[in-house]
Amino acid sequence: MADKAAELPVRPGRRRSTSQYELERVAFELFERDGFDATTVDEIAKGAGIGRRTFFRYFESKNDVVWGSFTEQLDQMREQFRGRLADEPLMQAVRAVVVEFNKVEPAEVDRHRRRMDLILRVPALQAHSTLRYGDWRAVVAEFAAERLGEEPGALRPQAIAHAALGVALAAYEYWLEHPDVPLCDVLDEGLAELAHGFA
Amino acid sequence: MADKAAELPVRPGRRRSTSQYELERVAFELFERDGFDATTVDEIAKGAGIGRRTFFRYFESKNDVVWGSFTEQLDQMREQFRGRLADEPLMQAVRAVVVEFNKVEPAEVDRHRRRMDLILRVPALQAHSTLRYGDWRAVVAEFAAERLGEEPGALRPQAIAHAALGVALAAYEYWLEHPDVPLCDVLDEGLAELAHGFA
DNA sequence: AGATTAATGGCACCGGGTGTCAAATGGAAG
DNA sequence: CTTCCATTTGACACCCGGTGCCATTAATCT
Repeated sequence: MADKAAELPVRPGRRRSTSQYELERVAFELFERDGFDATTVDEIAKGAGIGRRTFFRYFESKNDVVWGSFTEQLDQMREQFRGRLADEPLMQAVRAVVVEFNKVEPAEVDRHRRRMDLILRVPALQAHSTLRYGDWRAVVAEFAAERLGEEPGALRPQAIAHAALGVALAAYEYWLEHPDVPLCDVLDEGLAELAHGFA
Repeated sequence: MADKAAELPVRPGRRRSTSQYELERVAFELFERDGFDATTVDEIAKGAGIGRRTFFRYFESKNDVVWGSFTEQLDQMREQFRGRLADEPLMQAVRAVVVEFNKVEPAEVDRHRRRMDLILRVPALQAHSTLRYGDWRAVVAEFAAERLGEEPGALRPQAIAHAALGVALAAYEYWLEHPDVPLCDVLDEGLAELAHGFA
């Protein structure tokens, strides 16, 4: 997608007048105040001092605003999988990496909770999330496939990825309703159950 | 929702000029010809000889057209769960009921495949499906919760429901790409793996 | 024949999303 | 400084899904 090497490249042409990060900030404030559905793209754009058309050059859709740097985080998760020892049992590795993937700095926990609250509770975002989850699953399936010596599209890798995602979502929902329990603990427990076949 | 007792009630007022089933038929033809996204509600309405406004009295959204009588089928699944023997292991019951739920009459297999192809492959429908899946999971979670003596919202029932759905979706995707393999076999295998913890 | 009950469909409107294009902004070359 | 070029911006028009409103149509009941 974007060039990695150039964060501040000195190149010709008009400078961007804002950033994804700034738009996200403005948008989240409005979402907090009026709710996601009641907030229009026009309002977000106006709040950020840009035109509506320009908003859609920073984000593909209004839904995408809430997802932050998810794609980049997925790359990190892929790295994590690569770093696991080859003799570690498959589901144990999945469990460890998924828990690790969802570790959040204490200072960011609140923001993360609000983000996930939107994603898991607002119907429009629930729906949109499916597409992102697909990317997440692809990472897990890829790892599982390699361990199993199968294709990523085969039944078992796909089933594992789907199941792992499902358990992670259940954990998130539980976490949102029980703010006092650490997310990682819930995730770890759920994935442990999965590895045991819920017996 | 609708009255069960009255299929052809003699009551005052203008008669409905079409049916969900008929609209579904018209819509599927257009979807087949032009694709889901390229087919507009106007075209479906025109094809069925009704007004656009009326279409939205038969279906809440364009997306809903592809789901047929899903809600009613869920009721059947709930019944299936109720009928299981109390001493049957939890995941074995889930496996059996889910497989049974997805049994389709041979004559309907083709239509079912096209339906699922839309749901699983068209991004707009993938997204929308999340909401329906939520209802499906609720049925599974309810059963699991009763067996485990926990609340349906607790972590384990939710995790089981999420995981079972995930595996079922993986099976469906596999089935779509391997038309020669019976869906039930794939489902059964996937759910068996789940019950074993993918060990 | 009314009165009543329901479904219809036209109309205007909202909001997300896109294609197009002229204008604005900045660096680089003369 | 001026010209040229690259890039972003934002206005405008348009499409489409979805909704509120309301007069009209079609049926039954009295």
